[in-house]
Amino acid sequence: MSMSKQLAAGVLGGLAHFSWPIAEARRPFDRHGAPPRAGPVSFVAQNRGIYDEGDEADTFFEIVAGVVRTCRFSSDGRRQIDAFYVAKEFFGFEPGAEHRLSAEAVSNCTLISYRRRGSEKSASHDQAQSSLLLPYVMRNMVRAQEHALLLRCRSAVEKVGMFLMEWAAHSPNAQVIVLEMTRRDIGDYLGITIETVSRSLAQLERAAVIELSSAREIRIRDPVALRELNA
Amino acid sequence: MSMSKQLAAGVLGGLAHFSWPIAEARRPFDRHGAPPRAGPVSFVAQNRGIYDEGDEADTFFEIVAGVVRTCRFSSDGRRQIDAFYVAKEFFGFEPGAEHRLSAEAVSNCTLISYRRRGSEKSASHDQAQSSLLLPYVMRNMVRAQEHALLLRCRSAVEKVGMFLMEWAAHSPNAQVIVLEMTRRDIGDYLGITIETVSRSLAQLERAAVIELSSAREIRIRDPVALRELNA
DNA sequence: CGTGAGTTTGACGCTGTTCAATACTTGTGG
DNA sequence: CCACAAGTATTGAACAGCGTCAAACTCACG
Repeated sequence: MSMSKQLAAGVLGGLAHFSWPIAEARRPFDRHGAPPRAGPVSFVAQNRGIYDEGDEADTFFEIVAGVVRTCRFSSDGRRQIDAFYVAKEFFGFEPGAEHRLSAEAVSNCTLISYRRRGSEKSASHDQAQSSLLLPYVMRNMVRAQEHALLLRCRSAVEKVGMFLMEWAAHSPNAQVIVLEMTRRDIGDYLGITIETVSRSLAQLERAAVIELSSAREIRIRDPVALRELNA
Repeated sequence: MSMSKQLAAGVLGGLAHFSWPIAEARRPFDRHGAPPRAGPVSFVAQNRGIYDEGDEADTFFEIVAGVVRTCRFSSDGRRQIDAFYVAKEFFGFEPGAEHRLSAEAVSNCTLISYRRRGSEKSASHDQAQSSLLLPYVMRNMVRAQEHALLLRCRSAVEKVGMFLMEWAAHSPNAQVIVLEMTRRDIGDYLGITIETVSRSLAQLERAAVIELSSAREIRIRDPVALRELNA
């Protein structure tokens, strides 16, 4: 898109990036393919971390390809997923000096990194960057608000239904959804267990609303019924 | 604050405002006091609407005094509260042409209104406004994200505990919280019923964590125990 | 063909919702 | 000043849905 070119021209800063296997000792960058290109493009393999909660937030990212999740871990070890990001979306731009969430690659990812201008004390320092970023920050704000509303649907089936609607919108073919993420990812995003995710999908299949071609590929048979769940 | 002066100088637009009793036929402005002042300051009485979901979003607001809730109504009549806003905070600035949520006065409110510059197609039209607003939009983004995380706490008591922590931070005296909102407001914010809110508070009182001087006034007896609920 | 991660399904218990009754608070009018 | 009404809050009992634990199944990969 032209927007990414604008940002690349206006904001870019080449940075070396590192990623690590999740829930293991951190170790250096491990790509899937060629050696790292000089410049702001980086590759991150499936399930590897991009940054951690508490890391310095001097860099933010645009996704070229793949899916990223931002998440937080509570002290009892449970994981909460804040959002999934797909191609052409931005993540990691935050108000403070540190990342408030961790970011991890759901699938193999290609990212463009941008260096953030100005600290939180002089956020208006670079007006050009601010005004370019505002629409993206607002989109993330709306996303978080809609997510919070989603989480208050009463039933698990409604939550799963709304999740499917969200991903149908991202999908090239609105009839067939290919899920990049595991049941655990879905559960941690919706605030329910993997068993309940599975049962909800089974229930929707029994009601002939969807059809599970495989565990990760879902065909929508009755879009109207699916939409009515949300109401 | 100096920020509000900056915005008033940079962005202001005088607008006549209207509010209405909630869940009744809309009727014109009904203040609590003197006639409406010319200019961007308006008064809204408790429980009256400020704008509705779907209204044109050409205006946004700063709170001088009082508490505002933004909310949405699902088709089954249930209300979901997205956020509470207090003095010095902004609300109603949105990416699209229409408000995505309704806004209502929890208590009697004094507001400053600002006219939004530029449509969504030319959001970067007014760079000065964009860069001034960015920090506020980001704060609202963070707020929504934290809210989404809050909603996934397992137990109702944890949710209520986190809610109390939030409001203790706003309170002048950190030991005593005066709730401006009803149990229904709290329940709709936390995604639980008023009965469960009440039971959770009773449970915290039995555990000697808090003390309910009256229904709306809560004294925190054991801040450490309260904080540990969240972990 | 075996292994391990991911997924599905079943049985049971707990937590929050629902429905219902009671108490408290505030404002209004006699 | 008291009585009454309406809104708000608390408490109880029964039920339903989701979480938990456990076992079986599927699939990709070596």
